[in-house]
Amino acid sequence: MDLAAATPLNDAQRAAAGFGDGPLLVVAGAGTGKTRVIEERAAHLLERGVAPERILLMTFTRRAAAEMLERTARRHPQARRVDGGTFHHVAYRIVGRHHRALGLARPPTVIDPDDAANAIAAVMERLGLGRDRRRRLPRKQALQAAFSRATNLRLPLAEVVARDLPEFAGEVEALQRLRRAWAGYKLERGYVDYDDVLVMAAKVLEAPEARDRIAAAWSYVLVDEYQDVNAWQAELALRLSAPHGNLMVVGDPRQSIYGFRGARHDKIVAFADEVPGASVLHLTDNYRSTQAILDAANAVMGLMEDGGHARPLRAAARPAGGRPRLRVVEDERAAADVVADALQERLAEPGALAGHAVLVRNAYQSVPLQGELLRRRIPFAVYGGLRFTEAAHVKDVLAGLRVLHNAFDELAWLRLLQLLEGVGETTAARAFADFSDADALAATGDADPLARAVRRAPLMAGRIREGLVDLVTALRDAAGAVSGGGAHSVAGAYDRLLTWYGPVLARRFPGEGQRALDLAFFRIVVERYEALDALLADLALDPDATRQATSAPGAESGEGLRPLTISTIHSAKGLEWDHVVLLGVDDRSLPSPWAVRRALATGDAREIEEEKRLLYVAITRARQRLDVVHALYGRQGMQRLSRFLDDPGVRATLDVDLGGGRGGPGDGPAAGLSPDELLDALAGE
DNA sequence: TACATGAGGCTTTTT
DNA sequence: GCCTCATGTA
Repeated sequence: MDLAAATPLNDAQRAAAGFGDGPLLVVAGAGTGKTRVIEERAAHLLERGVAPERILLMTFTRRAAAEMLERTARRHPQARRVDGGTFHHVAYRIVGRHHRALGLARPPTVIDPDDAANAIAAVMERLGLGRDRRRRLPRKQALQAAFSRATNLRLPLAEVVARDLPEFAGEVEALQRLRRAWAGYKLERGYVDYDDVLVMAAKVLEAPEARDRIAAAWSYVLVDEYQDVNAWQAELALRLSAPHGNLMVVGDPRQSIYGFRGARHDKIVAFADEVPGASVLHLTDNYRSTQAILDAANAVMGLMEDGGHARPLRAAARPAGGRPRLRVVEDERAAADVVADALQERLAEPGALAGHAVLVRNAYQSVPLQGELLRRRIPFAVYGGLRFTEAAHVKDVLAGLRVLHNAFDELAWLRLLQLLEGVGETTAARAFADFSDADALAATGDADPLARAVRRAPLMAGRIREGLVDLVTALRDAAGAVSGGGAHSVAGAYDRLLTWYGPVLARRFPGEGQRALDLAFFRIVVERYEALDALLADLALDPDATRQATSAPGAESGEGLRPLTISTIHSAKGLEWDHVVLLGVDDRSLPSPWAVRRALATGDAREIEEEKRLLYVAITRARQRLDVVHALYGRQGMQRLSRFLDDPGVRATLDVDLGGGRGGPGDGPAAGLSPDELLDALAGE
């Protein structure tokens, strides 16, 4: 970012930023400053006197939107008031505000895929689909994923099942029934999952009059990362800009890496055809990386099916630089050591650590490195993979907060009740049915299920009474703290819930101290909120606000060092570092076995293409230096280097180091392997 | 009947 | 780590 800010705009960028009104597509390769073009465009509009609230900026992560606005605000303080956020946030705002048009009594509660899967399991049970031994249905997450895919791709469920769950093709009818019942379950209880948010927003915007009324709030719509929109998101952007046509979308089809969740990278290709009067601009000058890094990226681009037509990236600002280095080491431990050694050497330089990122295909591939960094007290922050708020213990406490927010939140209640000793699914369901029984509530005048639970708990059958009383007492106290209002009310409620949860935690996860520390850490997040609904909405729609930050900054070698970044390649999209290390680029990870299997089985190589793009994204994150560290042995034995890196054209852009240096401290069976053997391994024998 | 517990299987990527 | 399934227990 620093560099981009220092470089004057080139002609193409200036043309894009200052482009007149009307639909505009900017096709911008990696590192060509496309984000900067959007910032510039926003600044331009503000200079023309457009009110900031009338500009709508949509991206995929809130962090990206916030950073863009923050940088723009340095030139134009008003930029902070530009409206924007993720597609899901914008969609949820529309749904929340217009819930009555959808026949909903109140703004819905957002549930995450994990809750959605649990709800599906509950509905399955209710339909009697779970009990039948003869008919086996997919597991709940697989069901949730299939339903979600069908929605995002706008495909009939049968097609998704045929493709993703072929062994259940005979059960399509039951699955359709289940999907319908599940939709009913959500509507009844006022839940929406991530997909529903987009679908409902589209529904609200369907009628032209309503659409124009809602869209009138903005005069300009700016969209980043357009290559990753799915059909619903593209529609959202188009509908919100329909009245004025001032829609600017920016993206790079070669960085489309979210096909698995319905991204349609053909949408960006088709934009000019689908949107009447759209102009198209191309950016190819790269301001981020050295030419040596771009050579590798271009070589990977050459592997793509349409690679021949692509314009190669040119370094417009950096010197040639050194070639990316491919380093082969014995195993994952050795890889972790090599990376940690290199980082340790730079600890003394202020800020150097934060200029590094380690990128992986799968979140678990960074685990050995995390262990080594912890041991050496090198601070790091992890992005991607299991998010903090998805950990079981965090969800437990959050369930408590959710009940305070909405005492009718069945999923939250069930989760809490099942934490009690002697309470399983059945008892929990019965208890909630009792607490939330509408007739009983009306008869006794209890305001909500919590009030009724407080009265009922002491009367329950012996075995679970004690635990139940503890729980509802804690909830009641916490509810009292919240209703008291004030700066610390949410944190106060959280503390009360933690007091209750402590013993539960000890019983549920014996001997795991980290989880208690997590919850203490999480309080820092909670403290920032004065209102419970804001906290819960943020957590539901934007879990990355609380991504796990590990390796306590208090570690004494740390001294407030800004941490190294460890990230999945997906989560690294749009970001850049001086020095990037790619870990785990073996042929069983990139391309992923799923993509390979599908290509072999059906001849459909689209997912393989996406894996190439993923590697392209990873390489182009680096400004000055790129290292690839390949371990010869992984958890599944010997592993070849990724076929993409092994391609002669790509290999030629790399410096190959077969582990002549350190292989890892002391434990060097690497020394037992001859260079020839290593070569054979590299070439896949 | 409902819950607890342990073995075994599987695990991509994310809003 | 997480889910499912089978088996033992109140």
